[in-house]
Amino acid sequence: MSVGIRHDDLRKRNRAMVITAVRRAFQPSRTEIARATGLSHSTISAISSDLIEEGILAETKGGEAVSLKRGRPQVALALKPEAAAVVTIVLALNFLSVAVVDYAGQTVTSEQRKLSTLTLPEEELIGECLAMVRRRLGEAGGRRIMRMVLAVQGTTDAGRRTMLWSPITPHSGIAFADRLEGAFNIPVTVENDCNMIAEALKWRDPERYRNDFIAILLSHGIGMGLVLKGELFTGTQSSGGEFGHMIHRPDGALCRCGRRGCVEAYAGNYAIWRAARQSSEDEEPVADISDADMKALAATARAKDGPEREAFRRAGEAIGFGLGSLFALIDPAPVAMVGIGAAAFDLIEPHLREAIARTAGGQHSGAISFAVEPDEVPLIREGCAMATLTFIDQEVFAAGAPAEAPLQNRELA
Amino acid sequence: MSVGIRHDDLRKRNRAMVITAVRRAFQPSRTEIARATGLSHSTISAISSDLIEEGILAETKGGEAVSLKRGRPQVALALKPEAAAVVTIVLALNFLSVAVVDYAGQTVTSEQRKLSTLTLPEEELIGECLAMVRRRLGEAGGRRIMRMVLAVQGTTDAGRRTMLWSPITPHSGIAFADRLEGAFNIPVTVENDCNMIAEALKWRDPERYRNDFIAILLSHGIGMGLVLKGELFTGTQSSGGEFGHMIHRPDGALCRCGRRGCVEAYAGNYAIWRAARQSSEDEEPVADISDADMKALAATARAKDGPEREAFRRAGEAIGFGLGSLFALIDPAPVAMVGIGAAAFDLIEPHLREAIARTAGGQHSGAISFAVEPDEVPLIREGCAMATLTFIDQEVFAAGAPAEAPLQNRELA
DNA sequence: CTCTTTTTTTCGAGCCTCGAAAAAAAGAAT
DNA sequence: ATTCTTTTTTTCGAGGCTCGAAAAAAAGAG
Repeated sequence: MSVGIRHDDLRKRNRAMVITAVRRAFQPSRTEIARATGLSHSTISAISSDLIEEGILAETKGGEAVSLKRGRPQVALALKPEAAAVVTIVLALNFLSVAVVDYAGQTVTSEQRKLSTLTLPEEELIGECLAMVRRRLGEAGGRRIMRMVLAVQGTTDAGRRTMLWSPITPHSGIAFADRLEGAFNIPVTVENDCNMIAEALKWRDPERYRNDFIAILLSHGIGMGLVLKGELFTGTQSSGGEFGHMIHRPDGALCRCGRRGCVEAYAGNYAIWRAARQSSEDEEPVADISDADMKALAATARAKDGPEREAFRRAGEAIGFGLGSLFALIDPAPVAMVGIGAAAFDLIEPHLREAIARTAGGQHSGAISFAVEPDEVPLIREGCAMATLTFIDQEVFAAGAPAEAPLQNRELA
Repeated sequence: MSVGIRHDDLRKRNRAMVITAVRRAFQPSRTEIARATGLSHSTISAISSDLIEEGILAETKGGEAVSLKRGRPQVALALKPEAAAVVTIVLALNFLSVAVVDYAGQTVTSEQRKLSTLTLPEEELIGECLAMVRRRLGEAGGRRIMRMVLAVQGTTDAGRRTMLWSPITPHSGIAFADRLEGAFNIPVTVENDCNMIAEALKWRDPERYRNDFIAILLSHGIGMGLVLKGELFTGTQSSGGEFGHMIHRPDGALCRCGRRGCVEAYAGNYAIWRAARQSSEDEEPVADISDADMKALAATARAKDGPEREAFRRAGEAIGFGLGSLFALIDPAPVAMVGIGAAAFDLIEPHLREAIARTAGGQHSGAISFAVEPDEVPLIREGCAMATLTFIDQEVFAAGAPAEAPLQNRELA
């Protein structure tokens, strides 16, 4: 049973609400915070003056929009950028990107480059990450780095400390959190890339992506981030949500995971590629297909009715039946299609909708809306930053830890 | 955003914790409650004396186990049976059952009988329910009925007031909550039967069914109750969790829902029956198959290797692939197989395990454990009672409503 | 009958939130 | 320029809540 509530928990929660309200709204006044949280003006006044004194919030002075109303003008509150900073590390297929983001969500410094994740030995892969983080910390201008987050395709453990398996490298069970913490003495979490995409969508378009929605990453493999009742949905023992490995056709096409008939074995880039070349479904998936090749394939499919178009049809069908099964479990919800595969969503969508309509989950399949966002890396980075910053909001600053930088971290810069 | 926490919410929550602790433990003392909740002895003392004064808890006096320790003996606290009562209504295929259960969970009076749900007009079906409830209320001895709950196969709306669709009747969209409230002026919820089974399992065997588990009902159709992170998992717009209508084979066997290839179209009683008779997969499902017929089918399948055994094999395969897809989303968890179909689980299990092993979710398929519970009705009734009683714990009594019966309800008896 | 042990209650201290009132800071009116 | 109005923010006392310490209660042990 969860533990009883104490008096200080109450303060902690209400501090968290105030911080959250400031992060969500654009520079709200105390009055607006009171309205958003339902707490009294006196409480908001007390909490926000604490938070300002602790260096977590700041009043934004200076010439913003002149108020047109009578009365004492509202004083806008904002997150103090210097209160904290986080490091985001996005590790994708043949690609690494590191950024330092301040407490207000602005990128301080960033770096990204290609590297051959499929062939790199484990230690070198870790070394590349450490090196890029070290370089960016050097450019972070003495900011107080409070947490790091590494996002990667594949599954992580439930504690979000270890990459259990990922398609981007042959090595499994890499304890990224331990290694990064060992090197920099800053707490680290390891996250699934699609979960971070979902997190980012909540901030990018809170109207559309509010309580229940699905982000599907169409790239070499198929990933999913799922938000239900406003909460990121994860597995009980892992990052979970392996939509790409739901079974589309028992004993069907060979999947990259070694099993047969997964959705991904029909809808992943390699599967579309394989089908377009009219290869056997038993053929081993190829390791990587360039974005240019996939775009060329889509162009061909649009131009003429041949095996390329059929390949996209099958991909749409697989995703559609997969979504149908998913919707049977959770009811339909808005979907965002992310990644290079989304650039060919025009080829996929009709077949996807047709398949959904043949499932129990697709009872109102016409009403299900799909949005398309081909570029996933910025979303992953944004999701990492927001997930970690809100963690700091809730768990560090709400608990009353002051924003003053401890000495050793100042030195580190 | 959720609303801020006030002072009185704090008391409400801690009252709820105390009531919950008493319901979970067997007659705990105040000291044990303090340990379980993490609250101080003084707080527990204050809260429990309030609850006793309000007639919600009672000290159990009299000759229980004589303490062998020195010191002041612990005073056991128990739920006061008279504090409240609930009515549970279980409506299943050709079967209706009503019970009155007191606040401590003991059945006060119950009644059950066969009725022909498939052919009964809507008003008569509702009328039968009302009549049986009225009879049981007459036997309830003036108890203070605070809520009613009706469990039924099929889907309900998210507000749990209306049966959207059910296989037990051709009528859809029956507003059971409105009708029962109209007749008895007592708040009503409508629940999915499998969700109630899952709720019951939590109380029957909290060791095994703790945070994450799955209850699968194998009967004419296939239902599921899913508990994740200790919470009943429901759809975003309906009762959700329609495991039986996940797609096993696209465009496969004809399902009772009118679509094709659902898990249920291979594993429901009607599907096993159809396959055993070597009928076409396109044949319309039969309406009902008696338990005796299903048992005879299982006996034949055990005796010789023929179409009957093959039918169960296919059922196992369908459930296995379905679970594999489900486990891809949520990670594996303990499973309880409930209902008449579970009586033939020996015929199903090997094929089920074999299928799971061929999916991504079945990475440790040998470790997934199945329990079998052929008789579902007592579980549903128990789940209804516990779900409703804990609702009263949390939402009515924790909020400070006294257990004194209002006059009109006293009159009603 | 007194001592020891354990449970439960009592009591004052320290927080927290709230409503009301006061203070602050502007535009509008004179 | 000065005095209303209006709106936002802060201040202040009241009322609740939980907690720790101490007291009271209720048994067995000696």
